[in-house]
Amino acid sequence: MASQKPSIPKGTRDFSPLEMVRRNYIFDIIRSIFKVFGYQPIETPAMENLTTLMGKYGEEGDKLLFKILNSGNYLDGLPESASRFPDPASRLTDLTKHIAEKGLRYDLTVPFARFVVQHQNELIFPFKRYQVQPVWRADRPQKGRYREFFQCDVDVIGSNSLLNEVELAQIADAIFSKLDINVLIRLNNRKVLAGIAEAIGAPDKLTDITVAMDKLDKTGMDKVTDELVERGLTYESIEKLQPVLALEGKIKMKFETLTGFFRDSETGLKGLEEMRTILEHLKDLNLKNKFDFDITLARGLSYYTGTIIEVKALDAAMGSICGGGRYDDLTGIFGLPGMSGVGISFGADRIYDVMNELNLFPETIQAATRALFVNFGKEEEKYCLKLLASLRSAGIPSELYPENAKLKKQMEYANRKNISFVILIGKDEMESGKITLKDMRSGEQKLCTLDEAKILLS
RNA sequence: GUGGUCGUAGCUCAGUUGGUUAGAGCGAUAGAUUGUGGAUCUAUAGGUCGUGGGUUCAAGCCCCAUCUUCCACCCCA
Repeated sequence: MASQKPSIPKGTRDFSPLEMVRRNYIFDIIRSIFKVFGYQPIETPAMENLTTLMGKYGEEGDKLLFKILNSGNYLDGLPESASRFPDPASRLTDLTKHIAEKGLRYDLTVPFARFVVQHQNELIFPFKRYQVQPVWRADRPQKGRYREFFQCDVDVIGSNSLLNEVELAQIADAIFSKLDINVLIRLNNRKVLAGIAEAIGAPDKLTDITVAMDKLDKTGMDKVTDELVERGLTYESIEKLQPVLALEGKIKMKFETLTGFFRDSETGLKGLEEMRTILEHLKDLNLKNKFDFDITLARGLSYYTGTIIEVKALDAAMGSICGGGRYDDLTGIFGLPGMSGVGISFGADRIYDVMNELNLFPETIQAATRALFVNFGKEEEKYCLKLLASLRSAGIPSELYPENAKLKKQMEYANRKNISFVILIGKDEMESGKITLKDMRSGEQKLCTLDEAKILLS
């Protein structure tokens, strides 16, 4: 049989032992912080019904969904109706509906909303949950962007309190402090953005304004103005927007300017008030990382209605490594209206890339075997097995070389696996009841009892 | 979805205006050294040059397509 070249799908990756140790280091810290803030874990299936997923992420999002072909003869019972659509796009949509009814999850928030509605009678509200699972997007891979990646979500649903927003910022601060990544926590509020659109007389252009404003720090004022013109804003509106775009510096100043700006916008003032509450709390809490009220922060999915949060690494060129916000009615579409939720998502893969770039992984997390028993043959093997079990129950990671290979080979194995100690037990040791313990680092070796070895190894 | 980029041994890469049998370093395997690893020396193995077509007397090199890598845009973690 002709052998095929092994490969994995575009945008997916294998993880080596070293990478896994490091990834787990990140996951462990994230989970431990989530737990300490009182959140409970859940998991949902990798695949959801397409009806759950479609239409939740905008038109672009639908295109990025991985769809799963139905099992069996999926062409069976395919209606002729497809042909009645004149344009190819509609024909494709219609065909897709008939041959695929499942898709891979695109994020953890929408499945969570589905979960909450489906299990509403079993849950205790406000429900605080965390979820660490992979998600899939049919995006083009590039730096910090993969087709399969892990999100670590924390959300609280069923509470309008702004204390939840404060808590999420604290969680982000705690996690990035522990991972030793310097970050800036950027905060904004959808209502503030809506207020701005109202105040400049273009409430229907909210999305266009936010998308353009979001690029301010990247492309500069001129480009943003150009884009606003392109997106159909009047010159009068753009003129009114100028003082807002120019807002920089102290949070206090921003509040002063915006309060005046929002004279006639109730929504804007409401958003401003929410920001004030959150920021005042954060100021009292002495976070280790910096935070800022950034009105150009517009990112976030279309369902955000209140606070928007984004975290960026300060010392690495990487998109946001954590983001989230409040959504007033996420469960409404699944039949449970009026349930407000707020959550953030940590991008584990991007966090990994940042830490790798900045060399932030501690050396000590290398999970190596502590001791290797050399295999000298059948009798010795049998003898070693008992001592091996004893070391293991003492919590010392240890192994016995499974074959009576040449000593050189076994030593090389220990060397390459970074095993710190080798235990040699041959005829002599078996007779004396002692073991030869060799320190692979110094090369020194000595005869000792197993109990003495245990102390040295632990 | 748009634009660009990469692909030669397990890994990192050479390979001249198209020219005979595609090379190096590292790694692997074996030995020098039958109870002692990292160093050294010697030898050996390892390739349908991403894949498919085309141009040519002749293609790793030129052309087309396709897949993959990486990057930017859109959007996002």
